[in-house]
Amino acid sequence: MKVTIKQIAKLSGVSIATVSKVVNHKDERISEETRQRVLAVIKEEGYVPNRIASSMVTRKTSTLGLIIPDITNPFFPELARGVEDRANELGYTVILCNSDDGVAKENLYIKMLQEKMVDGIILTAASDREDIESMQVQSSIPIVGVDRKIKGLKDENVITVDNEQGAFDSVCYMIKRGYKRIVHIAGPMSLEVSRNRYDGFVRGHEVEGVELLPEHLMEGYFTTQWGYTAAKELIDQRIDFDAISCGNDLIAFGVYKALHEARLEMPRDIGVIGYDDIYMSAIVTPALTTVRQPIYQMGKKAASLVIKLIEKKDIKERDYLLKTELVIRDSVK
Amino acid sequence: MKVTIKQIAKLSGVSIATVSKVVNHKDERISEETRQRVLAVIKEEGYVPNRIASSMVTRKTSTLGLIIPDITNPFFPELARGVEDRANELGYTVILCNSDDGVAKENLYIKMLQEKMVDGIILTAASDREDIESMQVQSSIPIVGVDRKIKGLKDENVITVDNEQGAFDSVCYMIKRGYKRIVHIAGPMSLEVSRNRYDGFVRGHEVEGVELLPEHLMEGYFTTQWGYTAAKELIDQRIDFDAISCGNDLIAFGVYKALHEARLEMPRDIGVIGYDDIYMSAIVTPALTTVRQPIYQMGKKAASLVIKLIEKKDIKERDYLLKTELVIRDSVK
DNA sequence: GTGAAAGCGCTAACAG
DNA sequence: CTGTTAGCGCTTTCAC
Repeated sequence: MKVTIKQIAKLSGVSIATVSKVVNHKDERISEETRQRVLAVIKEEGYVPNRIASSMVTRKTSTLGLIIPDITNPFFPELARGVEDRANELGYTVILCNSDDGVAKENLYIKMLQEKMVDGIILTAASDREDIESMQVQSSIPIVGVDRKIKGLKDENVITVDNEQGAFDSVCYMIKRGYKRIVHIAGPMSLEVSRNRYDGFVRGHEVEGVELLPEHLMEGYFTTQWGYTAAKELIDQRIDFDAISCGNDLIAFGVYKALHEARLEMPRDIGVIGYDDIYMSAIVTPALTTVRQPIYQMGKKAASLVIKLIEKKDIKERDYLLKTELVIRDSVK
Repeated sequence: MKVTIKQIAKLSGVSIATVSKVVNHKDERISEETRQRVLAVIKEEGYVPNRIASSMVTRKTSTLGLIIPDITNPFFPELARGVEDRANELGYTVILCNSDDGVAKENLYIKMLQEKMVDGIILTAASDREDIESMQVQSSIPIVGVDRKIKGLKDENVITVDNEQGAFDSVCYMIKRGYKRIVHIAGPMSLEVSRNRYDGFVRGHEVEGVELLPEHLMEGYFTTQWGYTAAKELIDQRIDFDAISCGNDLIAFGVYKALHEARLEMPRDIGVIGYDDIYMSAIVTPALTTVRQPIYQMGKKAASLVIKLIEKKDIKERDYLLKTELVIRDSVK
């Protein structure tokens, strides 16, 4: 049997109210003497307060739900870490859920999290999520988005990055380095993220006055597999290109593979640029030039934000649109 | 105000006991008619049962704690995913904690998890964890280890891999492929995992009758950085070697970098073999030959095991020592 | 300074 | 078939 507040009270010769006060540091008006006595008994008995019971009365669980498509996708561990670290700093704990980027599983998790009375939810919504209403979240529980916007959720409650600008910077850089026939291998255009990156890609061409051909856009998925397939097709079809701008780093890794197989050398024959700057990007050869997203920071910001929302703190600075940074390495000449 | 069982009861014109029964599918003896009525009201009102309140009385939270060193280390996302998937299948939810491989943080989390009344804990213990007693876990809560053994925790409650055998298979393979001067770049020898792999490395040499020189062991960390440093040193010191066996894949990636810089070609000049088979290993060039650990499976098994322990099911098959598999790719000739 | 008591939302006997 | 009731462990007034 676990020891409860009642037993501590009996053993210390005080009431449970008093024990509660010292446990929760609401002990301004408790004499130092009894405080010490209670503390001693607690230690002696190895008492661990039951926060579940506290939650019942305080109506706060100090836990957050984090829903992401898949922790196995190298983009998300950093995000999760950011969330977890900040949550922990502020006394919260986080429940991790992998939606596999589908609404069905996402819905299940949302229900579960609500039943567990989480104080707030952070999520990268599934690609097939239409709008926030379809999530059926009680209006009383704060939701914050990360990485992807959601219809019906205020933009200021979604932590994202200026994807258009990042892509713009990246093409401009490539063009300045002398590349003129740049192909963009994109993720799914159903995602705003993909569209924004493509928009930046287009604007870069316009501003730099470089012609952009229709066959220079390839739409697919945010996977290595797709990068490989797309690049192979480019080569097999003998498309004329001298550089590839990838929707994300995973795609770039697939491109690397196809290029290696075709004995095309980077950056000499073909320049390659990524997006995200995940951990492996610095390690591959050639080290990948890419657009860094402050992923860890996004996680931290998202956690800070839900918690502010939960605790109804007024939010002074609202920077939900973070900046990207071009990381110059060796895959672009 | 959230809607409670009480209101559902009133609205349906039944007692809360009845509502409770239909919610929890203990409704064999409830008339279909009232069942439907209650269900309708629940739907109508968007009632979400408060599992926290149930926990109070059932003394079960259906949540697990998962403590790992760092989700950002590519080994752990897969593990976490395995745990999460199996837990979810069985109606549990998981709280994720990153210990940064240190007892201090680990202790904090253990305390937190206990306060949150998790039903069980799964952990990859911090390297500096002496024994299980120092964790101060109530004896009533089941603990299962993954990847690393812990003094005081029964081996059958730790899901690991036969590291010695995996390393043995790997050197034997290299030797058979013609390599004779193989260096082992290891992780920290304070970890049993590292020692086991080294033991397998030694046994392979013995069995194959190949001499092993003392300078053929380099002890360090399970990081890319260390792999790079070690390989560079090997080259700079002009140590005579024709292959490198790495303590894990991350180390191998560092080795790749150093070899590239030195214009040494794999596998022609130097053969390289890894350990783990993390996601990136198939993607780098040359694709890394490595020893696959069934990481995702380990996560699943660990979750199954704690849950069995929690539910006091008797455990038939006890396979806590999983097998590795040599994955032959292109970094060994 | 300290304690009594009400009650958080729910489950599990048990009674009817 | 359905309802009554006694808690689960804790916090929070409010009274002393």
